[in-house]
Amino acid sequence: MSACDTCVVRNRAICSSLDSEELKALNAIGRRRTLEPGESLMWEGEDSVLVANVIEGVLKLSTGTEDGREQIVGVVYPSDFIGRPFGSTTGHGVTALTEARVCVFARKDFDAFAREHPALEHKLLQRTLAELDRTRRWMLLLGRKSAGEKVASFLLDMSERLVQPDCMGFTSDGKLSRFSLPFSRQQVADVLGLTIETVSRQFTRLKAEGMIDLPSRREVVIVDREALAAEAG
Amino acid sequence: MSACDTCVVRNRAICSSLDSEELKALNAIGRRRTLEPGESLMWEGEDSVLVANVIEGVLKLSTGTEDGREQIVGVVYPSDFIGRPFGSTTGHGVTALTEARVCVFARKDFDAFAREHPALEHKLLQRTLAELDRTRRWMLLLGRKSAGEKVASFLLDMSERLVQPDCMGFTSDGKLSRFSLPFSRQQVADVLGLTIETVSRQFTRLKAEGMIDLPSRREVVIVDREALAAEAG
DNA sequence: CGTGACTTTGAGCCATTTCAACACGCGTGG
DNA sequence: CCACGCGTGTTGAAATGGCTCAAAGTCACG
Repeated sequence: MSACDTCVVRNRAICSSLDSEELKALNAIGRRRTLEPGESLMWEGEDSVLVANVIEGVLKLSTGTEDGREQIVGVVYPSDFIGRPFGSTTGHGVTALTEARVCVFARKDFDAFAREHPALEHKLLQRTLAELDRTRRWMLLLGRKSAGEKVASFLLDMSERLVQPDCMGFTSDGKLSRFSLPFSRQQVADVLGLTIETVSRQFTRLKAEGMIDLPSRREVVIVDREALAAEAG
Repeated sequence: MSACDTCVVRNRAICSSLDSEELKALNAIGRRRTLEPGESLMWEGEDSVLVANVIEGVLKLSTGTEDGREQIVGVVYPSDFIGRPFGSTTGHGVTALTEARVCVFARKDFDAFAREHPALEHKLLQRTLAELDRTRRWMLLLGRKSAGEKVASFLLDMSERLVQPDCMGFTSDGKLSRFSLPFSRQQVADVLGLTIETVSRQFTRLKAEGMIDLPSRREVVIVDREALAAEAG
């Protein structure tokens, strides 16, 4: 019995395209790994040596300028795929935000396996297309939205993406009304292209205006989703 | 003899994965179309009914907010692929910036054809991964760069991407030192997340500082590439 | 409890936007 | 052939949103 058989993301990750025989072969070239919060799996500009599936946890994808400014260019959740198959270099760093478990493959092994399994490549293509759509939508936020709109949009996005497949406490349409942010204020700023101070001020303003509540530093309660959506522009 | 046999992007577009028999089949489900500058091929939010290959010309991909702010989320050139295969809706509008020729397919037909031709899907995956990398790099610009850095980065990007496979007048490393922008000032602003006035001021500043020259509204000459690269941050 | 990292709050400043006027180029028609 | 008008781009002055710098507050952890 391979590790895949008990994998919690087995039916959602790209692996779901494989039958048990193929899964066994994939399992043979991969290995599990856990990451502590803040630990990186790959670095920007590095040779693309690894790819992986996220089993558990939240990770950020980030790039930066030489003088230290950082931009988070993506956030990945369980069942998401990370790394750059069929390419020579990694365009962004990958760092765990929470404790995380991933299923890692040497890129070369994965590439070879994928080329022999069109159904796997098809899943990967679907995922990549969806991620590209999502990324492009985020560009509208970065380029054209005000700080208030950015923060409101961010909170709504989080309330949709932090839903665990098996978790309680979300509204009928699958959106959380209360959640714990996997980001520090600085990281929120790095997602939104703002400074930490501006993010903090917007949080307190949204709270003061009754749209959200902030029981603790990382906890967020969406009190008035409609108003927050209006604020998001 | 099918239209594909004389296609100028035949060897660079995703079609290059097909043999002549397959190409004939693909040709049977596609048709050519020309677009005037400003003409749209698809609209944001619309059902995904078409996909296409760009044969000639430059097109923009753009999204906007309800209140009319616009963000250009991508620019496509000859041999690039457009549209959203395997998905129900189009996330962004596609509009010709120059006169353009495209090779259009009904999405359903294309999807079916692609699923039967793994080599084609593989090419599409490679392209999509590369586009995602590029898009993520652009997020750093949108989120973290100043107006001066944005404009300088933009000009350098243009000097690399406007190179025609068969054109003269580029430096040894395949970068143009003189080119004609396919964008109006407003469109440059929409790519960079700035206002038209800020773009104009940065253009004149870069010219005043001797990094570029502007022989006419659309023409750009890169005089000091090194200084421009430093300016790009 | 004390220490250090993270967050909030405040005050002033500056880059970019906003609003407004003007310039340029180009096609049209008198 | 020139005057006119219109779309596009430039320039200026003022307003402002978000940033910078600085200080105080909060929380987790020893």
